[in-house]
Amino acid sequence: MSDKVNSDQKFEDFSTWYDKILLEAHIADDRYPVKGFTVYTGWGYSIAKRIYQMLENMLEEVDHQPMQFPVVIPEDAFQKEADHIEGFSAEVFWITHAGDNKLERRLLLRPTSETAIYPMFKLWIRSHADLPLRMHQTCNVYRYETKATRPLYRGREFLWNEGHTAHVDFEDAERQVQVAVKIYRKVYDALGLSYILLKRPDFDKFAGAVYTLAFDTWNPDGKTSQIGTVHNLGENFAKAFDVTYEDDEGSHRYVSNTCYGMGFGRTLAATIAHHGDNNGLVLPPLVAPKQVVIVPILFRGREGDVVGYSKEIEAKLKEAGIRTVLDDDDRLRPGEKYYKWDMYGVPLRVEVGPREAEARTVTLVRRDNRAKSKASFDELVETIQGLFEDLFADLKRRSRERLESELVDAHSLDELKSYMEQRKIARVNWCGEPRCAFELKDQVAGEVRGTLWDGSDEPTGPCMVCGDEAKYIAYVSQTY
RNA sequence: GGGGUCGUGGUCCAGCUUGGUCAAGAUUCGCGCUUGGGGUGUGCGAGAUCGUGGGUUCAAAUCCCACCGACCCCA
Repeated sequence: MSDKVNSDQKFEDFSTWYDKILLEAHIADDRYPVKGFTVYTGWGYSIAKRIYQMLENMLEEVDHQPMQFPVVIPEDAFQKEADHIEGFSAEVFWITHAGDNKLERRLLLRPTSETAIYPMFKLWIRSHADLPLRMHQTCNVYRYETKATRPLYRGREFLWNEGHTAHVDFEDAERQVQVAVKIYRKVYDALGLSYILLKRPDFDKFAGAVYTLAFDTWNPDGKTSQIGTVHNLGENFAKAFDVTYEDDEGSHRYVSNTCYGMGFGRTLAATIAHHGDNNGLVLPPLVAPKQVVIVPILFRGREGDVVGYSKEIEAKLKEAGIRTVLDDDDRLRPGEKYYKWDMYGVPLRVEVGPREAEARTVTLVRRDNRAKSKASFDELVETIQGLFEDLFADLKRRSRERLESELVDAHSLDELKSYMEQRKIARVNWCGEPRCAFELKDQVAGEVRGTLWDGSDEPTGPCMVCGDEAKYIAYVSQTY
């Protein structure tokens, strides 16, 4: 079976390709008249919704309560944790007026919800029996980005899910970090997305965290994109918000917190960017709003047979729980429908013409490589499910191969500079000192994104910048 | 943060240098006929005060300024 996937346009001119897909596949419309604010349109939001529902279900399976916190945070709550203020204050949207009146207490639109949530955690948590406390919410957050905004990649409003937990001690919070990482992996894996899981350098961690883990993924234009983060906050916020509990010996202790966020815009963008090709989207069956499109091939005089048989197929597939659309619009020719549903990324096409109607078979065409096969009516469901699996495995494999081809080892600053110009993701020996990371950023068009979280990397020489002993392999790339 | 390119029907785009029936074409949309296994052909019709606001001029899509927005490169 051919593995020819025609996706050169996406690699040669990503911007043009991407803008076109967003509009034509009804993913998002960026023409909303405020910079950095994007409308999710029908097909795109349907996909995003499937992604966040998958995450929500997984979180709730491991005892996260769904909640919805208010979008506004009072200034005094926001200002309790010093590092947090420093990290976010430059990009906060303020509400200063209501009607004609100036507010005595300014409110801000959440850039993230820690400072909205902890005052409530303080009320809810009394004893160790109240712990661990785990909640999550899917919501929009607001950050006045100063860098160039880009639909789904960087908006001033963006849709995400954030999880927040409180624990009796740091060790229990550590266990929660593991749980969160595992769930996030499951979501990205289910989308066929390859990624690297990095521990961010201290200078780039979440404002107020003890440490930050980040899922970075590749993009056709060579920039890496952060699609999710997991933070261990230790007692930093508990101290700032005075969130304490009484332990089983009667003494009062601070809780330890974790939080994690997955941006759905970027996750959707990665799904589009990893799998899409010159004809449009290619969706993993799991999140495709429609998994199969049936295209009847109508010839004058034979419509009856073909339409009737198509409806039988539609009923059978729907019965089997396969999301199916029968495109029996007689104003469009089959070829036009192929292009249309290709753009939408529907994983499988079922072609039904007079030949198939007569023989009670179908012709199946995979979206990703256009491979054709036949199946009889009776074995239809099993065949389709098998093709879903094959297609998904191939999407996943191609995404991984691309990531691997992006990864290179750089042994000198000159070599690194050259790799950054080629938009690669480079591994370099690093002593761990921030000043070397900053120096590196000054020298080349890329920055240190972190070190592999699972610690499987071993330095292979001295620090690329200062020449001292290296403690880590750092990953360096251009970023979104 | 610095530099650059750009903004014309829903979409893509010509026109701008050399202001003056030029708002052209394609696509899309509506109606009809035709066609029908990868964008069929055709007829008629619809759709743009040329991003917004000022300025120059007898006259501005075209020249000038500001703002809004998009994209690219660099830090």
